[in-house]
Amino acid sequence: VERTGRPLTRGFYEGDVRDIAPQLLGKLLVHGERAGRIVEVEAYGGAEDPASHAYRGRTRRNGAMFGPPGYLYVYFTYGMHWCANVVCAPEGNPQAALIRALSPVSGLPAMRAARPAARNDRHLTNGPARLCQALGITGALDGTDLLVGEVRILDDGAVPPDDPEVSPRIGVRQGTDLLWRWSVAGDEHVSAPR
DNA sequence: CTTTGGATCGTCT
DNA sequence: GACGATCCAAAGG
Repeated sequence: VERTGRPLTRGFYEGDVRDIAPQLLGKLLVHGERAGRIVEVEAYGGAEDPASHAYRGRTRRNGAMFGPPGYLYVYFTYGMHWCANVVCAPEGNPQAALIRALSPVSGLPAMRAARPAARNDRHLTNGPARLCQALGITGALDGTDLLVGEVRILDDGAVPPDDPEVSPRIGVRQGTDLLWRWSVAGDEHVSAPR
């Protein structure tokens, strides 16, 4: 299976997460032979965002958010789930884009093996914790470089949608007025709110 | 199909 | 000691 594409430049990640997040739609998230196309993302960060893990300052967990852009921020939640973010903005400015859903591209057998609970392939990567389980992304990869690390984001020339669906973020209790979620309209792999 | 409760533990107060 | 940037199975319509 083909996994062509080049890593995005460091500069791509240096801007504001609200500009970068929708540009991540269509890019490939790759871990070994497993890869998926990003179809849903959310933006977190900034002093104005009470939903961000960085809202109350730097802690042991959110350290990667305060680091340089283009790195992974992987966090553990609900006692059992991992979720993956792309660190954005210059170092010291804690911003990150949560990858919420992928359209599987390669390594499907490995994904199915990693997610026995998935009833079908549509349930393989349609959620932030599900896609991490499918691709084998855990806290061991927190803080790794997306340009040269084990997990990468590649640009294979796919163009982000001109008119992504825009909506409030899922699962947050604060900042529900902010429309910081972007998804590929009509894609069956986009996650569904509770 | 939708709704609901439970799992489970690292992190921060 | 409380609470998650969630997911799953079971139960009900």
